[in-house]
Amino acid sequence: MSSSSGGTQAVDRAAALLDLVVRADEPVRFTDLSDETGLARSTTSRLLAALERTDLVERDGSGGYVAGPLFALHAAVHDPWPQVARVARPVLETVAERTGETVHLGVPRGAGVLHVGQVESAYLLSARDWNQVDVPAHCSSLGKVLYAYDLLPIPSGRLERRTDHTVPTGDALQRELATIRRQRYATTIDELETGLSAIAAPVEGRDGVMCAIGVSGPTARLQDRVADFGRLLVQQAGELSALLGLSRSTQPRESPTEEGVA
Amino acid sequence: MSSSSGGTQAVDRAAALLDLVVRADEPVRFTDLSDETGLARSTTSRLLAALERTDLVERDGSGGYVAGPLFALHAAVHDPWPQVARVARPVLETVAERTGETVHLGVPRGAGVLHVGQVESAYLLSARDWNQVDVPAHCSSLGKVLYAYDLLPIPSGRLERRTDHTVPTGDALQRELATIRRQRYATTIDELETGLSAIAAPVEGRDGVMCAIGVSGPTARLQDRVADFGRLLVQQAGELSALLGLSRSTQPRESPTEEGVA
DNA sequence: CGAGATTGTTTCAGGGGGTGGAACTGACTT
DNA sequence: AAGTCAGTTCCACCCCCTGAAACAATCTCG
Repeated sequence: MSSSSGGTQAVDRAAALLDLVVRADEPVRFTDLSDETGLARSTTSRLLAALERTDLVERDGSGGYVAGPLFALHAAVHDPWPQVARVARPVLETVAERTGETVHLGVPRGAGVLHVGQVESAYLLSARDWNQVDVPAHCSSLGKVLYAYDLLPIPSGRLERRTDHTVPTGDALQRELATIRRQRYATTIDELETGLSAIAAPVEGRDGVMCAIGVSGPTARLQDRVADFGRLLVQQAGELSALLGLSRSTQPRESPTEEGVA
Repeated sequence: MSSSSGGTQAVDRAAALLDLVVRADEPVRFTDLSDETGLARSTTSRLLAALERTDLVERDGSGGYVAGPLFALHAAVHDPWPQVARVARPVLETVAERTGETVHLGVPRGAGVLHVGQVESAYLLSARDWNQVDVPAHCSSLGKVLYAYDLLPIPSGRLERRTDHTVPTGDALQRELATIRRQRYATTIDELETGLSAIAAPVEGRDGVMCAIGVSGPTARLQDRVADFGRLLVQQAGELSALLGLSRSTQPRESPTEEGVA
């Protein structure tokens, strides 16, 4: 294992240090790095100096190591959502594999839902590619989740009526959101289009819920498995949340009441 | 220089490769990397393999190298604006140095302007810390820039009147935006508070204008230097745009790099 | 305050790991 | 089919990395 590298010991070790620093959500102390990697302190010092010289890591005021300018540049230049989608891909694929249905990753944009990631269903009859389609958020399970966690402005008054089952008003939507928050997943059954259903669950980042994952497909296949798929989505969303929240140390964090920097 | 490293040749070389890959805005081919760094092809191959194994780089469909999962994770987990602010810091400091006034980096959020970066004025009398203050965008030079480049929804009808000079209506604002787009900078003179002025210019990312930088201070100091500071801001915003747009391949960028305004 | 523990950096000799020329593979061109 | 180019693997040589130890700079307590 540790030997199968093949002629790049120093680079591998430096990469291990860098990995620890970037994955941590708070500055990492020299000794922790030295201990975790098992490297001699002198080696650790030399490698970290090299990483700092090349802008891959940086030291904060108190001497801890954090991701360096090169990471800041990358993050500044690239839209975050495609990056989230890349991180989420394995989770979406797991859900697709276990449900057989089309899986989506939805994020808030303006007053609607933007689909930034998708894995196709194996079935012939399945939800189409939603990436280009403009779907009212109140007819979408992803949209309902985003509403429920204050990521979209909740509309009032009468809502666009797509089918007989569409949530009719802002008030009715409000009432449903309480249920969604309680069971941690949202559903839309024949609400967007007759015969089309979807289920979705919230994904947390370090500042609370940030996006949602969900499945969609024919009501005929989904209606008897809502609770099943709901549980699966909640669990997989948790996996993804763990990745995106990084090591939240020890914070269960129940309430999403997070107030922006303002 | 190239020799002053001190015992980390392999890591330095790998970092150089990584730097090239991350700074490029399109996949980089093996040969380009080998040529640019001057490394032997065998060495390049070995180092890139190590970087790929450690998730620092990744190969796209056609074999080109791009920033790897570790960068995606970082970008997915961190708010992009603080990262932009980090990248912009040197530019803000240059502006502060040459004008002596307080410098800001403003971004759109919802219907208003969020200040994500700031460098304090050297003067005793200067604009206060705006980070916590809620300023109407139509009274803010940063806000006007964001309006001018479609980053904020333009209001209609009568606008909140802070002073006698405040832009009174949405229509009046619309007319001013044309001027702003033409001269590439916006001003507010006594429009937010009597005696307070500001000047701002747009910053481009890879997808067009994304934020704005500007200075603010007493009208007494600024009023005679509006054009001067405007030019300085346009030029410095250009520098920042170059950083954030990354290598727009081959852009000679006419203005001969450094143009002192002071 | 000063002795001692702790944390991080620098030094240096020895040897293990990296280097690059060359051979090799595979894909594309003529 | 032969030739060219792109990229990987091999391997002997030797240079660069390693880690113990000395050193420097802070903390910590008696």
